[in-house]
Amino acid sequence: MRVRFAPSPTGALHIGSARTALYNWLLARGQGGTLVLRIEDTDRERSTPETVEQILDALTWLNLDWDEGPFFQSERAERHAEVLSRLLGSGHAYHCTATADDVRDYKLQHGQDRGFRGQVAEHGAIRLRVPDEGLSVVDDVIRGETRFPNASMDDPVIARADGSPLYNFAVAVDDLDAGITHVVRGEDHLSNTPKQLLVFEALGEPAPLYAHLPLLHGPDGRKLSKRHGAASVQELRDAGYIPEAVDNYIALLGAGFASDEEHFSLSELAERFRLDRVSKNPAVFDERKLRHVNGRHLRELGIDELTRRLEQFTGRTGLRPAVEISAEKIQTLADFWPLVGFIYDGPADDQAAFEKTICRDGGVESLEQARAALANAEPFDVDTVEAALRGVVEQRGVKPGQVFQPVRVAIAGQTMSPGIFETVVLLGKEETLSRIDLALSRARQP
RNA sequence: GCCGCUAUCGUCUAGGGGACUAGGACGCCGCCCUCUCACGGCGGAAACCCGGGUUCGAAUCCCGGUAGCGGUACCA
Repeated sequence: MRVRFAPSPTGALHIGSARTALYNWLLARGQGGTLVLRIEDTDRERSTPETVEQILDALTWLNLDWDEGPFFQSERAERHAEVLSRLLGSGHAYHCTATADDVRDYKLQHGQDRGFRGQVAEHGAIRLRVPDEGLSVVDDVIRGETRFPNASMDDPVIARADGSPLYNFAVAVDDLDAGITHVVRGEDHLSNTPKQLLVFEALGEPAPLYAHLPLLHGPDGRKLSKRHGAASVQELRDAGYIPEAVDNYIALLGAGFASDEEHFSLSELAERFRLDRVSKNPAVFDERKLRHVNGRHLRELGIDELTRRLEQFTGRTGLRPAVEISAEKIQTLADFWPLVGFIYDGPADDQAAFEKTICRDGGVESLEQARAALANAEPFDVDTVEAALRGVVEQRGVKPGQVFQPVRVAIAGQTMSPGIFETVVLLGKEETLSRIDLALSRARQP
């Protein structure tokens, strides 16, 4: 089995393409096949070395490796020219000067459901000859047989007037030469498939097996795009999602697994993946569920690995102690710094939080007593700090939050933080007391 | 217009003629846990697009309609 993934490098790796890449990978890895990477780089305006690099980076980040390639469509010009002249010679293809307008006029004359048939010329673009009768049948692994009447298909242009090959031709020749047995791609290619089948037929070669994946949409049911937030793998990465979770989540979007379990590693996914189980319906990308899946994978990483990723994500070092007390509270890498940044950068400046907790009735008194209790806490560890603060609660006869929240806001400058005892201990006695003093003097000012 | 694909809770899905009073997950609501935010636990609301067939029996098979999506390039 030889499987190929052929991204078009016309921008960042779209989430839909990432899923296609993943399914190709799962298919090959699950069945001991070979994964071939082919780059469709002939769109001369949009594909650049940078976009190719971007695509490869994204694949690597997702932990999707390949066995052969990347091969570039543009590097195979000589072979494409050779096949082109063979097809011209055998009469399967012909030169034609017809323009898009000519095709439209032809249809006006012959009916909208009549495919365009061109006049043979000495030069011009090269068109593939489509039979007038019969059916081109795509035997799709996911959808079953879909039939396209040849009569309604236009003779497709397979090379420009300058001789450069077009996608539907080049991809068929490349798949043939690479010995590809399985083509798994987005459903937007389904109606291209009969054209590619015709190329194989003209060459007298068997075509690979095709499987067309349902498309991915945004919450409004339209094609997923930037308007929906993250639309590319790079954006997901920047938003603090980890590859394990992204792989897991996008695999779920159509893999057709039994639904009693849905937390999987890449190798578990490969074990379970069945191409013929893949769903036929388009799916909506739901970032909230990705957040949930990401949280689970994050907590599975372990403190050491999570620290490594967070240090890489934030560009800071020495974060392990903060990771230890906050790992349970974050869903993405991006959630981390807003939660614990105050430990390193000093209290945040949330004026509303300050007024609501410290300036409120009893806030200052609670804080004063907490300060005194913490000053006497020895050794300064979680147990004694907890005992000290709970002592204040008891002494004042209030709810725990009425003591803990003022302390939290004093040391964090915001209403949100890791556990209060752990945070106080991590900060140390000296730093904690000085932050409380600062908050107190600020509260006493008119 | 033409060609094609698809149709189960808001979302992802399970379901392959009787096991369906349609199951799970995310989200939502309520309760519990609780020092905030999370995590976790318990409970709840929430779906078979419509119409015809076939059948003793249809979410499941067939046909039609409708809707959504894709393609319809000398793009990929």
